[in-house]
Amino acid sequence: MKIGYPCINRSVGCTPNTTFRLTSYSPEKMKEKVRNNLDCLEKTIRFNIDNNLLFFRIGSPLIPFASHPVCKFKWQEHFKEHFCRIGELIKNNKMRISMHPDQFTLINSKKSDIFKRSVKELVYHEQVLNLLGLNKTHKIQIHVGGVYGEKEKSIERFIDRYRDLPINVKERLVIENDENSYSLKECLFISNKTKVPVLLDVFHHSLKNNGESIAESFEEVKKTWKKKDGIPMIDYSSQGKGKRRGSHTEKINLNHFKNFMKKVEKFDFDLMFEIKDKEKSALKAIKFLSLND
DNA sequence: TCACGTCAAGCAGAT
DNA sequence: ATCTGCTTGACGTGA
Repeated sequence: MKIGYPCINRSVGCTPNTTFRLTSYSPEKMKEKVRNNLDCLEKTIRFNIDNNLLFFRIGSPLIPFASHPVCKFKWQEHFKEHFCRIGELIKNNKMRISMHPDQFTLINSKKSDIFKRSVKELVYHEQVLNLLGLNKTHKIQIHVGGVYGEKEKSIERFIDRYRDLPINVKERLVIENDENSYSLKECLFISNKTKVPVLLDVFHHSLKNNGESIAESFEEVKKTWKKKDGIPMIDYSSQGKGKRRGSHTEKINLNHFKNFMKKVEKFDFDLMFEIKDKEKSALKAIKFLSLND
């Protein structure tokens, strides 16, 4: 099992997500920001390796406006070596990477131009993983999308659209249950039709489910990850104390985590801590697990 | 140097 | 009708 956290490390003193306003776009600015982001990504990856944090999510702003028409800069060519170097670090240390395009990426949108932009965005994410030289166990996770007041039709549209995606995207794509639209059960239905692996978000699942236990859910999800996909990726968080229902906790709740681990100890999976203090909670989890071997 | 309004993109649920 | 959350941050103008 690999433990990790998403997008940002709060200890390394830099961010791999610097960006700029569309109005101030220039190829020079683009180059400057991408270089900064890649430098910081490398620093973050090194921190992760040193601390045995072997699962990491690369944030979408790594290449700002990568899928936007304004971007004519050939970042793929220009930073080829840099990607290569970071990729070697990742591979040599057997790290695993995920990416999570943001909420605007909608495969099942009713509007075809939103779908087209979404494909571009997915292609961008796929290019990053490809330039790093990573195999197909490194994934891109998205939610199913909108409901538009007609869930069955929206699911059918997802399935149809999925079938037409570029093969490179398809090989990387996994779908994740969310807390208000598409539950695990619906993701599994879609997976059954398309063979897309399902990434279980245990916090979302606790908020929207069909009565399945965590162990039952793991059992079902496991079947959707084939050998080429690697072991299942799981997103973990818990309810923030005194905060709105569905709001992520600031720091790991070790009691909740202990309880969770007890229920899934017989499964093999990689675990992403979607917790606000990022690497701190992931490190606490690693410490906790090593003490309880 | 800092505060704070705003930032490419969409949807759902809460207020 | 408008705001907030989503992986939530970071930019950049004005003081």
